[in-house]
Amino acid sequence: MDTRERILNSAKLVFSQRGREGARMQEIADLAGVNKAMLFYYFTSKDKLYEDVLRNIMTHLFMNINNVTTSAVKPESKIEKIVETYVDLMNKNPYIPGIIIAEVASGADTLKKLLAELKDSAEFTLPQNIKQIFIHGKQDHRFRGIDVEQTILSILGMCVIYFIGKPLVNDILKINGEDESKFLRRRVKHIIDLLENGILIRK
Amino acid sequence: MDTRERILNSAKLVFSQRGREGARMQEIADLAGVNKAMLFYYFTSKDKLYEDVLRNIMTHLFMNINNVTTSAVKPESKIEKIVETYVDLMNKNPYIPGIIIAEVASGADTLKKLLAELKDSAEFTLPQNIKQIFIHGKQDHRFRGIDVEQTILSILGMCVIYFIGKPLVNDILKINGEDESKFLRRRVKHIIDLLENGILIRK
DNA sequence: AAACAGTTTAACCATATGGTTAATTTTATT
DNA sequence: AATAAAATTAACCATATGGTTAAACTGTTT
Repeated sequence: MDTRERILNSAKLVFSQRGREGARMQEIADLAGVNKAMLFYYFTSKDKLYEDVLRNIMTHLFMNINNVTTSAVKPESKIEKIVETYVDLMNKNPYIPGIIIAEVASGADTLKKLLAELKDSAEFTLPQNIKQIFIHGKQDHRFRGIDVEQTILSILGMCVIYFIGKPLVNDILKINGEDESKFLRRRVKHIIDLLENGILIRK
Repeated sequence: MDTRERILNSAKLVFSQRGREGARMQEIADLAGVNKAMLFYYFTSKDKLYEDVLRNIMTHLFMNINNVTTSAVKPESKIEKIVETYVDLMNKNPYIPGIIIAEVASGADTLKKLLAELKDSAEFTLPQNIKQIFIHGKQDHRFRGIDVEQTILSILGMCVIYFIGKPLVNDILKINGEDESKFLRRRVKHIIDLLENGILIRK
């Protein structure tokens, strides 16, 4: 792996654990096994590095979920697939929630800037695509007359909460490494169950 | 209001917006309208101040929600009341989610320490109390055979997600000050609806 | 092999920040 | 009023940290 990429990966981790300000350039450099000056050589400043990390994450995130929404199956399955993909993505990239959450907590200025950039690009149809799933589901009389935006927010909340609270949840529920994948499978199943029995019309 | 209290309140705000490390003692002092040395006079160090802020928040939080769980009504109403109380609490104390989330994202060490303290105290029956609501609901054949822990996690996620994502959600959904309370009422209604039509046995 | 651009390093630098202190003002006590 | 204790202030201090720089190293082109 080349230097630039190693820095970016280390930065993801350190930013997610220490926060934007708590992160130390030296720690990122050490983790990447690189001289500190290299961070500035490739990324100019801490702020720019942070911005690049965020851009990298968001692009990754959008790409993954958009794949799902464009596959042609019935709305329930799409929603199920979104939940699965989302949880799986967080699980495989544990730094994602930390960074995004810290960013949003501090006003999300950088993220807003980024989204404004992406808005014009072709990829950025994600929110609309997800909305469409629900609208179609309602038209086809598969979903109840639920509030689409609220429901999306709820799904997001249910998917994300474990990863946000991970250290604490694991501490309280006593989940150790080996059990985690099992726990996550149970979590996905539960979210889908709770969700569907809430939004599906029963005949 | 006395100096100590003013510092604590300012600290809540600044910690929530800037994060534990991003927060500057000078900014807290300025916001409180107090000489910086007073922070050290009353709280010894930044770490101790942070710990006190966290303790203050957690106690506040537990007290409020425990009140609900001990009132004697049917389980559905209790859950409804918890959602309402929770959302209301976050709304009235907007610094709460920010601090807790940043704390948990960074490993939650301080919070774990605090919870261990509280564990021995009389107040700390909250998780058990909430669990009991669901267990009773299931025994009374009002609730389906849902996974209690997963459901609690889901409720938490749905309640908290708006406040976590607030700057972004407001930006995307274009909610301005006046509409917020209306939005939150809709949010509470939606959470309860989604939840109950998921967990209630239909006859 | 000389020249050149790209990459990496160690040693620095300026500054912001958590924290201290000694002196001063305010409040409570007798 | 005198005295002691608590509260407050301005001026400092030590250090950590983001950022710079000049020199050295590496690989490629001619």
